[in-house]
Amino acid sequence: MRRLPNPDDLLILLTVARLGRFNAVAETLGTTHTTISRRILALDKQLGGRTLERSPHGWELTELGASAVAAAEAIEETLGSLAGLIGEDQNALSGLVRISTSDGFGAEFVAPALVRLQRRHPLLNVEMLSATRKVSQNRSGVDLEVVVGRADVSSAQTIFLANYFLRLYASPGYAAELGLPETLDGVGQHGFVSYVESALQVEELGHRSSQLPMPKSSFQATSIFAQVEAVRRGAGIGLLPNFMVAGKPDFVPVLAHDFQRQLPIWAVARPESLRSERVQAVIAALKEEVHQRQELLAA
Amino acid sequence: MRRLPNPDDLLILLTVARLGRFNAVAETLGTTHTTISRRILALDKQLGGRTLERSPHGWELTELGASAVAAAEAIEETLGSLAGLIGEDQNALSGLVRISTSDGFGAEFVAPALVRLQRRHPLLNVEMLSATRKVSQNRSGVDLEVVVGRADVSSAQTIFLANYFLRLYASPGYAAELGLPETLDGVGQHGFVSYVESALQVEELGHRSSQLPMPKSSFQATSIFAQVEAVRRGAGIGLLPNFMVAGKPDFVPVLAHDFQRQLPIWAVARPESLRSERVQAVIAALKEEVHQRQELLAA
DNA sequence: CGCTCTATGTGCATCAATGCACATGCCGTC
DNA sequence: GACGGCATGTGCATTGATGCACATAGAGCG
Repeated sequence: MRRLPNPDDLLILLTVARLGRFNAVAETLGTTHTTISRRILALDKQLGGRTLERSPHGWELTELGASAVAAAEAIEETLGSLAGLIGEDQNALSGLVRISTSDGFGAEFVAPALVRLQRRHPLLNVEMLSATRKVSQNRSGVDLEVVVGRADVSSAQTIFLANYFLRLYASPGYAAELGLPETLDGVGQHGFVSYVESALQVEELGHRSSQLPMPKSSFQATSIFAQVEAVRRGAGIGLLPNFMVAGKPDFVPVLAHDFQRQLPIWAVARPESLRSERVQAVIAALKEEVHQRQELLAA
Repeated sequence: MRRLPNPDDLLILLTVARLGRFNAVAETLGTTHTTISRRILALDKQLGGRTLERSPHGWELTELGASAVAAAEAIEETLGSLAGLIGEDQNALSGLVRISTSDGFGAEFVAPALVRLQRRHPLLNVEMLSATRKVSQNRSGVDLEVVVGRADVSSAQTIFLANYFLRLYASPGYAAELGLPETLDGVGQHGFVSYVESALQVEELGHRSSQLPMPKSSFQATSIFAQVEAVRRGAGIGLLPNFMVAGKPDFVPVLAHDFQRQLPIWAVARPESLRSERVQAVIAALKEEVHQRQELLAA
């Protein structure tokens, strides 16, 4: 009946990897060390190699074992999500407000802030334009721009919202299979996921300005969501905004002490827009959203 | 020993969902219908509800069943990747392939397909351009376009990939607080989340062409991810692609029997692109991805 | 060095899962 | 209406997985 590795055995290996001893695993899972030992033996047979080897402080994973554990982690998360499946006014604003924002920050912070505002002011209509761009030097047709990086424009007011970080991330599966570099020079031996350089307005977001070595292969996308998905699926090391991946088990930091780039996010509005109560409310809502979720931005 | 749903039982449910009959499943998995029946019964107990119900053409998934199948698919893929890791192959593709695709379908289907391909062919470089647009009438600078809706262009070949559905969805919190409409006319009493009409190339994706009544308030975004997030956060009823929200607990269908719009997705390439082994491999990878995940597209 | 404790592995008994034979119900054809 | 085929469910026998008791090995302490 089994042509794929047994997922239960993989989950047991995962617990062994976490706890290091069969007895501890047996206790945690409510069974005996004998069963644990046998299940690991069975899994080694399915996979055609040893997943564990002895070390002074208990069992350690072989390379094959690490790949298996990565798969187990993914399965565990899937099961956890399925298990979790079984369990939210008065100064009425109205009219239309148009905001331009980058796609990742837009979906993660701007949309929730605007929804919260709109729910308090149901007559307020909202238009979000997603584009990862520099601040416009001319009239842009929007009431407010949310931009990354420097925001030098003389005819508008810039309001600091937050800093976030670009860091290097890979998936646990990728790390387990190909290993991770120990220096920044080693990054060149890996696939790299980033923005499409030729279509990028904010060059701080791209690979080229990072001064990292040329990668072995590249996966470039104009959408940060596609980049995140590519890293999750093991395309390689990606230069990603921390708030999109921090705390998620599908991503591990890479060379976290050696490379990171802090980028500011600004709200930029012209004086005439700032006279609008609507726009002021949006700015307040954005500030509130980043304030309430600053741990995510600093993660 | 089990506090999470049994992954083996989930994989059996997945096969039932695909084949529709216990006997067929038993034959495929090398066991008996009796065992299949019992395992489904056991799974229903673990999940606290029925996963399958009878229909004229075999078993059909309940809503709970659909969630379970989604989890099973993720597990199957994880296991498949692990199994594939243990036995490699080598018809090495290399060079750059550039694909244009819409942002939602791009992140959900195209990026995973391309990552899978790139992992088999590490020398293959990938560029994804996200834009929700009509097929280009001229040379677009990409090897392959993935487009929504009609794909009438005389100088290129169109390859059908899949159909998906635009449906109305709201968040459970929104539904509980404000109720949901009982007719399509009632939709006008609610907030509506959709694309920005003035910036939309494929008008079938927008509110205007839906002929639904003008909403009380609107939340429009150029990014489908921002739209999804806005609906999740309770902005109102959204016209969303089923594959982005089906089976997720943050979204409930609205007037599912009264409104839906089926849209085709095509891969479009010029003859000279089609002569490229790379592009052919990408097309095959895309077909495989949508084939393996057709339940999500039909959900 | 001897003793104790902990960790893992082996053999036999027990328990849970599965296979097999049969029963029941439904649908289609003659 | 009767018959045949197919799909699913029940009861008992068989098989495979797990528990229990014991054995062996290694590490740490006196």
